[in-house]
Amino acid sequence: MTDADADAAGPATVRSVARAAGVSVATVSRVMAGTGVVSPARTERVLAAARDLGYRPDPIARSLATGTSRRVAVVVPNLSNPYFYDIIRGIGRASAADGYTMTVADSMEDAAAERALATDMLQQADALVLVAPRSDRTALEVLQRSRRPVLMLLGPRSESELPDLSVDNLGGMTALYRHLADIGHRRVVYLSGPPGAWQNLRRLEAARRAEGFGVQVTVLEAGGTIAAGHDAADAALEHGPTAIACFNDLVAFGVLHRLTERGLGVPTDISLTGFDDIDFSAYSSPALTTVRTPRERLGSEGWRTLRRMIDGESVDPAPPELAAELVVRDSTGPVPSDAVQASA
Amino acid sequence: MTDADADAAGPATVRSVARAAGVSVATVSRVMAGTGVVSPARTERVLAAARDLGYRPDPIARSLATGTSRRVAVVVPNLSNPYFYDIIRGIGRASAADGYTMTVADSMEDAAAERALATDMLQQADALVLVAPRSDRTALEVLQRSRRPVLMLLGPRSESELPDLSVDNLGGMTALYRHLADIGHRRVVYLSGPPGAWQNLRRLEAARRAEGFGVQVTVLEAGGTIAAGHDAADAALEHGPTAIACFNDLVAFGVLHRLTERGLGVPTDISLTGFDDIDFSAYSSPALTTVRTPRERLGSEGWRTLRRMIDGESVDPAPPELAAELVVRDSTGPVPSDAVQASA
DNA sequence: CTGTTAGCGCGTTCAG
DNA sequence: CTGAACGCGCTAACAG
Repeated sequence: MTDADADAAGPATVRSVARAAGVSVATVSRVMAGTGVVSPARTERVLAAARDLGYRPDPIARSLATGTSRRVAVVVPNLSNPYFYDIIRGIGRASAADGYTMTVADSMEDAAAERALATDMLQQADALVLVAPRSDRTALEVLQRSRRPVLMLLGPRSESELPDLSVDNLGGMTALYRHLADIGHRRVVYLSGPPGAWQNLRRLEAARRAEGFGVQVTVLEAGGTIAAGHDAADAALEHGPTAIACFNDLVAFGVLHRLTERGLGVPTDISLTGFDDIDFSAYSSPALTTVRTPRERLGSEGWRTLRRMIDGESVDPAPPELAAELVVRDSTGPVPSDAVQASA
Repeated sequence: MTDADADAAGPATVRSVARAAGVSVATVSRVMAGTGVVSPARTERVLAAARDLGYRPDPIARSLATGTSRRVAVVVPNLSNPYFYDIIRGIGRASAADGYTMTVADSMEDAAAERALATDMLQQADALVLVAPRSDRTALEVLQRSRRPVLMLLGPRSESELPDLSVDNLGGMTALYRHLADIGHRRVVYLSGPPGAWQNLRRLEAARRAEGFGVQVTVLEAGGTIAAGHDAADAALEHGPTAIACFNDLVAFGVLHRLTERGLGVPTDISLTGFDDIDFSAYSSPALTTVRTPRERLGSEGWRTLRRMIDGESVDPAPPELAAELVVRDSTGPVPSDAVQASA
């Protein structure tokens, strides 16, 4: 009768609950896990004892015993971009609804770190989501041989056998160029994304298409952050473009900042476009013309397919790309009549 | 001699490595964990075998054996606010440097969910960070009784015994009101934050101080998101303020949007302030006058004190608040001469 | 339906 | 220094 276990020596265990309820540990396990069948009477006794002792099954021990953790690991290249956060949120909420816990790690745009994190975390989770991987094909192939499900979001698609959910980068970027062409632009600079970003490849392809309808695209290296955009703006200007297209909205903000510093008006002197349509793009000055892609949905949909993989069902390794939608706002406008901004 | 374990039956274990190296499992454990002393020769043999077999100690099993997971859990109220993820990034990077893994969960502004998540995650981590808790005192006290270290960031401070690192909300908000007073404002509406946000309490206190220097502050409920700001703007206007002060930058963006919709100019018709100085606040139109607080540093500093708690050292439960700095940009200006915007 | 028992993979005494 | 043996807390056969 000595319920000394109550709060005396550490947390309650299956054993202490079993003793208190006068049943075996197996019965306690069965009741708590909802597995197997236990008589109503005993079920009640166990539940009562568990409640009294404040018992909660230890997930670690459970993991060791079952070999599953009900945890999903997520690796993102950059925790500073709201775009990725929306995706994470999507995964987090969808997986939480299924009783899964999410672990997030930031590879800081470093392919090597990404690879290390991926293997590390995969060891402690049932599955892994690689968001916008920066790793090359071979590194990705290693992951593919893991026993555990791995899903990529915004990855290389056909470049790998890993299931990869993505958005229509090519279509979105092409729409942007066409919009630019429609309002008279012929010379545009494209500020390309961080090294290793597979997204960038598809967006780059759009440049060739653009030439098809008369838009000359000069590609310059930039990156994926506000700072990168700010730093690349001057170089972009030297090519005398009438519009600057950016890898993403963050870069566009950086460019916008630099342009303003130099006293250039957008879109009066030069037009500017982003990509992603993060929340803030509607509030910048001017509001950004960009391409909207379903962020949170990418996460939740991703979780759903990952869930199927966990459950051993087969999934399409290259599901249809999610649609990208052109959003025209105020940062793009007709070409100014005196449009010859030669190198400063 | 049958090294069938190589890649045949699942991952290598201490046992398979021990066999391959011709030593006992204890020796393998000692070498891998870097604990105890093992002869150089054997150490080498073990390392070689481990490499050959691609052995990596199972963190789950290790956790069960040691009772520690080298994992830190983080609960935030809202994964949509860049402010919070800057903090998360700070925690993530600092803890990763110490070999810890971070698990993040979003309570979605729900105090009950927050409490559940906190206890859940604390069970699978060595320590917990509660960012901007929405729970009340009593719920917080429960957590305090946990055997594991719990740290609050932006919490109630003196209201609880839990260590709580915060920023100088009172000082920051007061500086904002004083700036407004300096440029002639006398009637301002304060759009207060989400229910349960302790931060809000201190910011509210500043209103009383503001009255000390002639600024009349009307408090209205809003929330912590862009949408909340957008929805509260009309009500705010009905009080005929010459300036609207917002709980945070997100709310300010929402208000800004609504103001623009109604054709009101900022700051020509009305002034607007935020709080937090998230990255985007410098890029809005107009750029936001706000208060900057050290976000990532809050996270990294928080991790450092949590780390001390994990190591059993004692920490100051109420460390000095981190400084908040007034950032005057373009959303605040002198009161227009015809400043009598009576209820629409 | 229920209890007993043998692991899950590792750390850790405790003798040698 | 090294190895054998036990235990972390739980689940999963396997008998009853």
